Amino acid sequence: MLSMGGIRHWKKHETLFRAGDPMGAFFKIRKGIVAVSQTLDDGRRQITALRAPGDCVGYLERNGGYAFEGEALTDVEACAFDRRKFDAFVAHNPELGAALVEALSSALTQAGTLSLVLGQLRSTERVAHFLAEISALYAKRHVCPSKPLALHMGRKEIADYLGLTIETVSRSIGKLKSRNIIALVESGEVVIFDHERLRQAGKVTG
Amino acid sequence: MLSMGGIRHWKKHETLFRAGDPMGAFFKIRKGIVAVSQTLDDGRRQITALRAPGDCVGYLERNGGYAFEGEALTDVEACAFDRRKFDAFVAHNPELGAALVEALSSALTQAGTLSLVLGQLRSTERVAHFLAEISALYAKRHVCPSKPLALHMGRKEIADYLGLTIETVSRSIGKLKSRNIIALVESGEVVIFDHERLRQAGKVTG
DNA sequence: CGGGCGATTGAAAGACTTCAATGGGTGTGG
DNA sequence: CCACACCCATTGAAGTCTTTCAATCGCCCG
Repeated sequence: MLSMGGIRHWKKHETLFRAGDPMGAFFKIRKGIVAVSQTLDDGRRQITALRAPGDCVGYLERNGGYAFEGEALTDVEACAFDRRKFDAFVAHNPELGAALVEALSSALTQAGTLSLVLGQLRSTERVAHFLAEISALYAKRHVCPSKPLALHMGRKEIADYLGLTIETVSRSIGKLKSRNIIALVESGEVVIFDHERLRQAGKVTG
Repeated sequence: MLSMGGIRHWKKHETLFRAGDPMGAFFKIRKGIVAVSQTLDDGRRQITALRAPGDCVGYLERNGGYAFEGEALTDVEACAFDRRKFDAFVAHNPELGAALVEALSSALTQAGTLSLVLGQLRSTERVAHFLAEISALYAKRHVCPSKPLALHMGRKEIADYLGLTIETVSRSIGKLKSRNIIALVESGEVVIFDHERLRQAGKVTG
């Protein structure tokens, strides 16, 4: 359908694009998880979104460069599109434009929810929200439908997403564990005993 | 140009649309400031965006209803567009679709920045960021180009935007004042002495 | 002048972070 | 095969920041 896309691969922890770099291609993810983030001079980092297969990353522009950074949380396979050619192509394909609007709208709604999480929830609520969100995301996108949920993220990455420290994330997980909502199995996998209570604890809105 | 839009007016603190209400029209602001927000059962509220003349609000949908709430922070004049008719119209006007994509992209970039503010900045940094942002926004949109900057927001609204309490906002403003970066004049107006230091303090990225 | 609302300030409590130490798992080399 | 180093997660204790609770102040308005 779109001849302008070339498939590319990245290993875990590799960078798809860096904030500020001149805008070239954007990417539609086929396999794996990508973290979109922004980092301050002093090293503080905020992951602003998690993207899964079917999502696009690297589309947002600021001063002619990428507005954010994209990092592979797992091995990633994605289709690269030249931004300029794509824009021209969209101009002649209203339905593609509609899909783009739809994707951006969805992303913006998610971003609003993340603001609510970061601005209003306490640490354990944030972690519960995160687990419920990840669970729903992986289920919807058929990412590794393993019963023990594989997070594909270390504590530092969870912390950078939730605006907490690794220690606080660890303690919050402990609290959810002691409330018998979840359990940990080896190597960063989680079992969710009670999805309903997890959503409640994370203040997840319909 | 667009015959489907009708002009409407709201007074300060009135609601343009409520989260969950069945999606009807969305609004293009002509005058005034609108806060887009989300509220939890227990009353905690997060303002996820501030919108000024030229911006659209009430576009995002969730389960057939508005995804967020829109509240007038000042008296507001806006043009209402029926969402369904608009969508149909866009399908035949690629340039309008492009403008929509542009608006959504800009909003998404702003949302990412808000996440950074909420997740990583300390209280005084957040308040500094807010003041710098408001100053730039009002300047760009020619909202009341008064030299003492009129915030058009009470402490509670600032607090709900920054994920803080009114007391912390007040104390943070005090700190910026004592550092001679800003000064307060009567009735909620602010004078910015040093824009550069304010942006630094707020970790505002180009 | 009194009432009411929003903003400020103070003091104490609470939440999260920071610093430090421990534990567990993995991988490599002897 | 075991020892050891390394990385990540967990746990503890102290410190910092923000919130909470309470009181005061200032301003606008009746």
